Amino acid sequence: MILKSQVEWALHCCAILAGLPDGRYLSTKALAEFHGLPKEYLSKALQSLSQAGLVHTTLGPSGGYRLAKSPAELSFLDIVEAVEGKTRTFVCNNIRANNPCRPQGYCESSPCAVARIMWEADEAWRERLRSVNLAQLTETLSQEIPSKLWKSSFEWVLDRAG
Amino acid sequence: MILKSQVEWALHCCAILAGLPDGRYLSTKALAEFHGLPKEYLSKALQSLSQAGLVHTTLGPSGGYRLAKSPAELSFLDIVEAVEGKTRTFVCNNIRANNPCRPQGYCESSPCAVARIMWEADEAWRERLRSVNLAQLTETLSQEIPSKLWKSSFEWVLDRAG
DNA sequence: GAGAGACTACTCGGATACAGTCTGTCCGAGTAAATCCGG
DNA sequence: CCGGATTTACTCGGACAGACTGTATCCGAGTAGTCTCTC
Repeated sequence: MILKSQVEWALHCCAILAGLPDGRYLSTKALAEFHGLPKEYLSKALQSLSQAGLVHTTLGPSGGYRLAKSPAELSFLDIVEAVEGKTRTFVCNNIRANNPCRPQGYCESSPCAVARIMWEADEAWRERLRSVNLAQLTETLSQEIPSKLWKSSFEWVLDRAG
Repeated sequence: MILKSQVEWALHCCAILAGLPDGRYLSTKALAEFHGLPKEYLSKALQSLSQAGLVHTTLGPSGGYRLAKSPAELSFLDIVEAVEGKTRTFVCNNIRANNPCRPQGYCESSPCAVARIMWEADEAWRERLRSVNLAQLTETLSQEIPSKLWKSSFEWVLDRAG
């Protein structure tokens, strides 16, 4: 059970978009070039973000993507779920129902205890992802990345933002 | 990102094995029949448990599986990791290294901030799974399952335990 | 009746097959800005 | 110089292919009980 690489891509792209000035858009091409990723396939991840309403898009030249909300309003969970889907990581097939000792027509009252525990763990994972937003990520990155690299990257992006 | 169904199977099988008297073994055939699962494929999940050292096995007739430790010493995480592997759910491909502004030979000091956050969430998930053991599951099940069904299932299993 | 050998039922591991998902590429349709052209 | 038509650059979506993983089945090797046969 490993998350798609698209999740990683989407997170990094959102981190870049979070630093974009208001009203500017950044194209798939620029994002792909910046991260060294295949443009065509990266666009799939960005489409997922678009369909989830996390980013806004414009067509035509100087078109591209920008965040649909402020960075503080976008959590890691939003992005992960946009790409990976909202379905729980554990699906219960209710195999207890196959118990040969089970009386005919017996109907379970509550969900399987095994599934409940797995779902609680799933929720703990999601809760952790919900607790981190893009503004916090940007804050952390700005502290970690050498200011020289930080600035030149910003300018690189700005040069290509329509 | 969805866990394999083998995880579900392994958990339910361990729950059954947890109720087995000391020194008795239960075969793959019995476990598969009890849960309505394909015997051959279920054996793959049980093999994973065996390789991880969670269960003990005997060959020959009246052979099969039993837990290698007491139910209280076996956590959900042990079982999930035995089947699903111990690798983290998020893998960092360090795409930040492709940044075109990055100076030649620049070497990152710490792991990517994005990856750190994803790994923390992964750890929260694992921690939750680590906090539940088989004894607790058995306790919950014994309360939820009608005592009639509970007893007849126990006898069904005992009939087939070598 | 006792011991050795054959038999049986089971686990284990490898080989194989199929389906579904992930990764990646390609192309056409639609859109908006930029450019070009005629007046 | 101005307005409309064309071109261009981009997003979007679908179609498609290859690799990998998950699901499932089958079979041979090895093991431990059980049975049988011989002395």
